[in-house]
Amino acid sequence: MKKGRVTIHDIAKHLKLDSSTISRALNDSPRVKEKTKERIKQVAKELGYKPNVMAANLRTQTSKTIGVIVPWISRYFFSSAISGIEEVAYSKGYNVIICQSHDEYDREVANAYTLFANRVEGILTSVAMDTVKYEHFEQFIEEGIPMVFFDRHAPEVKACSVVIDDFNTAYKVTAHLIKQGNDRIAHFSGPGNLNIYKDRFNGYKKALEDYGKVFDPALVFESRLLIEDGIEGIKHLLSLPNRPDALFSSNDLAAIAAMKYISQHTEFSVPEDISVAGFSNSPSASIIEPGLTTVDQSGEEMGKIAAKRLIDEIKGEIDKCTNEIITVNSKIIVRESSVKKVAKLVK
Amino acid sequence: MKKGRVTIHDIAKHLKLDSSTISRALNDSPRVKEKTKERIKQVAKELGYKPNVMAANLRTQTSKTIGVIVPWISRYFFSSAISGIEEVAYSKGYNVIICQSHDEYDREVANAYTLFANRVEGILTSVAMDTVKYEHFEQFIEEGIPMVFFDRHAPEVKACSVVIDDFNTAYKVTAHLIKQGNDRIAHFSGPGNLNIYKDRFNGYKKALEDYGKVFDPALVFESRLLIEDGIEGIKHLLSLPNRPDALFSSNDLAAIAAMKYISQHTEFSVPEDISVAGFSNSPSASIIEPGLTTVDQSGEEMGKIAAKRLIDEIKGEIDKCTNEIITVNSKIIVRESSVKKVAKLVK
DNA sequence: TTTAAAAATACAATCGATTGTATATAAATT
DNA sequence: AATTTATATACAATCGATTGTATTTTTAAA
Repeated sequence: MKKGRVTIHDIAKHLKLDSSTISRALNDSPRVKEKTKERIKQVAKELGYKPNVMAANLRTQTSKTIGVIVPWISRYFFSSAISGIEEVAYSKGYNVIICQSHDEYDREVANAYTLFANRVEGILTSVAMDTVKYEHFEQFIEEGIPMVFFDRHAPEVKACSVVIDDFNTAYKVTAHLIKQGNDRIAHFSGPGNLNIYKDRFNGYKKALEDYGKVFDPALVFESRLLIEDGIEGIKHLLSLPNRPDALFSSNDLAAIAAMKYISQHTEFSVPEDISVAGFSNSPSASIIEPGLTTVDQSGEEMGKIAAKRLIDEIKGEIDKCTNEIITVNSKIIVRESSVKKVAKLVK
Repeated sequence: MKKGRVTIHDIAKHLKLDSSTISRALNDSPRVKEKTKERIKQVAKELGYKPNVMAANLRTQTSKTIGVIVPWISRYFFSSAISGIEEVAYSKGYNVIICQSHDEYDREVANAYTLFANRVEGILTSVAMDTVKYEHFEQFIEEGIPMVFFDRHAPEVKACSVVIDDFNTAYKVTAHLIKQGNDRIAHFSGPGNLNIYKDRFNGYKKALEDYGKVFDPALVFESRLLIEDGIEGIKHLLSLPNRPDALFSSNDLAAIAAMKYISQHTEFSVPEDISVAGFSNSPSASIIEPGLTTVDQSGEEMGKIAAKRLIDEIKGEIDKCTNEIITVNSKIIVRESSVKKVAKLVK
């Protein structure tokens, strides 16, 4: 920072007033005469005064900053969530500090430390795939700093979560695949320590049971759901003696990777030989041919809701919640990747 | 912020030492005995001391924070640039505050104000489409706060820019389209106040001239390059009495929208009837069928380079540059959307 | 005009660290 | 033991704002 930046003291000296009066004037306190206020604001403008929020924050014991930790900023779901968060935060006068964990536990811990040192007033997080311990989050709870999880939540931590109904949504997607006449539905699952993947898996399994299909563990492929995982997963599944006729992937990335692999390296076609459904409605889902059936999970909306909730908690307008789960609507978007020819439909 | 948070004074009281000693011990100053340091660090840990960087920053007149303003966080190019920025910044101990301008001038001004008030030590920006005045940036330059533009730069401002060679890259893309046998190449251009679009347009025009093709202004469609612009643009171009046989779009978004429109609402096919090329290599470019020929412009790399540069300027290791332009390599990625059947190729 | 009440402004402490200077303690030198 | 020198720690100001209390000025009431 450059020295010589103008402060309220400079304005005070200039007008032979006290800095406290300047401060009050600039904050429109009724304790300063209207006329004086005008003079002060005038001089402030002339001198090019810009408030130093750090100083104010130190004094008022606030930071007007919320911290966000996401696995990857450049994943569409997260960047749109951040967009929503930023939107709400700025409209309420909060800054946003963003960190990415790269889905690694160690980085998440370091991020949490940084945010704490910066005295963020609240934290929004979608936890890393690697995370199985949660002490780095506990410190916020202990200090009374509100936390809100979104999407990937950690029920062990006493904070509320904004999620979609993963279980039921997965159930519906699976049911849809079954209704299209599929019998052997495979599933790409994510790391089991993350609830959303567990829930999606359970919804998938329940649907199979309810519709009288056999659940075959061999058809479940667990991975980190990256592109290479999608490729490896579909390769594996297609090499099975009794290959699946449908695939429900826990994210779009892996689903699309699988579809690309199928069309480029096999003779099968989607959806005729293998129906595919993903999760998240990433932009690519509508671009790939055939269009990918998926679940619309608005990152922007979830981000907004989570940020609103967090700020309410910060302001004390809502009690800090303990394990409450806020469910955001999600809906299945059916595209061509899962719609078999009418003839094959189950009546 | 909660009261009762432990400070160096609490540690001092606890050990009957002065807070200055605590401060020095925690910063590993040689002025404190090794043994005392150990005791202090021990007690700090026991009491759960966490430094308050705001207080430290106020005293040291730094903020260890850099500000970023991008049009849209959720655009892949920008989110990956942010990812690169964040990467470099954190490794050098800087926090990143992110704002989005939504491509609106007013928001960009408000963002700049916020960042200034937060005493960021430097600014990274890709300017909004609407921006034609630059005073809100000048304030940083005047105060000696380094700025670095990336991608969308403002040459009027005395700061350096990290860009790709838009002119030459556009030239090469156009040349590629010409070599594929196209005669009438249309162009989707962005707002003329943004240099990158001007440069791309000029590169396109120059290539036409060099290869002896007529430049027809009717084939240039200027817009904000959103999805709806892509649709409107291609509709317009195809309705022309003498329709184009190729399209070079200044971004992928509009190019893909056009391709989708062509395949869904016309009888033309890409690339046979109309070759298409985009710009930026967004993830969707590799997913759409046929694959979109485009320019790989690594957001992550540009972000990293810009952040590195900015931090060097902050540290005074490099002079604040005035209008220097750092060109990052970019390369054309040729996919099927621009490759006509061999028979049509120009020899 | 005097006095009480209200309004406007000044004083001074504070937030939590950092840092130059001063002092106390320990070690080294004669 | 006395004195110098080095080491360790304490004191106090500071960063730029905010805010409770005190004081001054103005206005209204008696």
